[in-house]
Amino acid sequence: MPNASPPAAAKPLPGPQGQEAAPAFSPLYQQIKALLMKSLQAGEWRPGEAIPSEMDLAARYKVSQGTVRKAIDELAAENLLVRRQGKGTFVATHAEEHVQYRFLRLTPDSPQDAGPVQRRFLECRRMRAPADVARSLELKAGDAVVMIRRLLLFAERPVVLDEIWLPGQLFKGLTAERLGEYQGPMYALFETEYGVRMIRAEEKLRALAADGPTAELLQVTPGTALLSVERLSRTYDDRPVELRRGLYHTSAHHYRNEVS
Amino acid sequence: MPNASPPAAAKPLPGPQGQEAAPAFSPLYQQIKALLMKSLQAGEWRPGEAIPSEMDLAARYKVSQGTVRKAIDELAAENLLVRRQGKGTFVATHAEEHVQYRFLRLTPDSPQDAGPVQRRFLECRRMRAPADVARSLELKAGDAVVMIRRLLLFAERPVVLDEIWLPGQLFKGLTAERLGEYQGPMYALFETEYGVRMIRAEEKLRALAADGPTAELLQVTPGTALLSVERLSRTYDDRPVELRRGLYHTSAHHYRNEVS
DNA sequence: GAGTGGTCTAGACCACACT
DNA sequence: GTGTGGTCTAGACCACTCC
Repeated sequence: MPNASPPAAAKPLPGPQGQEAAPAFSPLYQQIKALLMKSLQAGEWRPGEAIPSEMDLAARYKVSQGTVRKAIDELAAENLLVRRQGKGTFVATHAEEHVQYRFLRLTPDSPQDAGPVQRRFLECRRMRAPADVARSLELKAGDAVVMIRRLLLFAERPVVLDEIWLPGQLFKGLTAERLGEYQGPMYALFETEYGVRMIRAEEKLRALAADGPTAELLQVTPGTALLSVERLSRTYDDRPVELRRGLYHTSAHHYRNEVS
Repeated sequence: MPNASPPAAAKPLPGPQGQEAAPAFSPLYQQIKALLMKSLQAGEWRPGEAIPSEMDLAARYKVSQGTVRKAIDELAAENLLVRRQGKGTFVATHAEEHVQYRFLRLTPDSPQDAGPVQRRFLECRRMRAPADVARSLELKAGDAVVMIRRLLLFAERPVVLDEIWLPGQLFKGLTAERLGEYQGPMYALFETEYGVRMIRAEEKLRALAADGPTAELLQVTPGTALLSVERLSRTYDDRPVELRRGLYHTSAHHYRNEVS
């Protein structure tokens, strides 16, 4: 459907000159991308669902299909959307087979050692945020948080000890029981039950020596070198929503990474 | 230089039906991308130089500018090319300020501790490849390799001990002296002096305890937990061209990573 | 066959860099 | 101003999926 002045309406400050040094020019497709992101954040389309077709979106925003396409391309590149030729474009979800362990980069040294991962929850309780946790999660010191401790076992052997901190505000009814019942990745639980979707994360890795209690849980001798992985996960709007501190026993597994 | 029948010749089996179940369809822009990659590999344009403009390339390959653009877009996304609006598209190089330490992901815990990195070469000699090194570099056991040992210092303190293995075939005149003379990143030296360009790398991270000699070099007590980073770097055609084993002292620095 | 994403084209205009 | 990459459009056709 043609329209009177589509580029004009959307265009960024073409008339009066910017009052600042930075004219803040933004391409149309970036504006469309921002609108799509807002809809995602608002839950207009839920994880796993299809978003409207490119043609529909083009009509809705009064731009050409190519412009919508470029916006979607970027969102797909950021893993927020998934395109499927012939079917549609879908909101990415953590509840899918082939993306199950997108965030867990630990791999067995010998591929044939790959096996199902077992989880064992050690603790789950609500408490006031310690100062460092509050700072990372951008909460006020003393705000409510949920703390979870968990063991990951590969081939019956404990390999990862995780300590997970979540803003209490966002995870009201989260209990050890609900964690235990749920099958599938934790991030899928967060997304379906609490509407909190982890989008991206920053990790800080270092090596440190196992202390006594940790050594016992991971079945290593105290002082064993462990890989420490501190992850801060964020949602759509870049708010931090999870702090995860993991200790990995890397005698038969390693953390894989690609750099380019 | 134009050629007789590029699109026709390049087009994917439009006439006769494929004889197999998989028709091996390949979009035009992927074929253009492959041609560009071949030119890069052949050194038709050297690192830092501009490649022909999109219009020129479109004329050369007898396709539209948009098709060339999409091919270049992908190469730019893979960090093989760098686009600069108003100037042209350039072959990526390791010899640039803002990409200096693209492959070194170690960061000081406190940003204000950021400072110049010093290098100290401990050893550089040619030898026969040990079995494990040969396997990683896809050489025959006993082939010539260059082995380099090097210390990296942040703020005068040793933080990284690297052991670097290179195929002797590719690095004929490489000596400790030339390494010491050269200013700038090692990968820039490799690319300008030996025509070997590292494109991407896989890393395996783990934690382990410092042995005696290592501890002395890194000025830690033996047994200190160190971050082990084993990196295998590859060139354009995915051939491995460097094996690097690093030990990082992570008491005041960490390895940063983003996951999405 | 209808609908979806994927490719390709051609042309217009904009933003940026150099000269 | 000229040339480069960057954006936007409109239309045609292809490949894939489902009915």
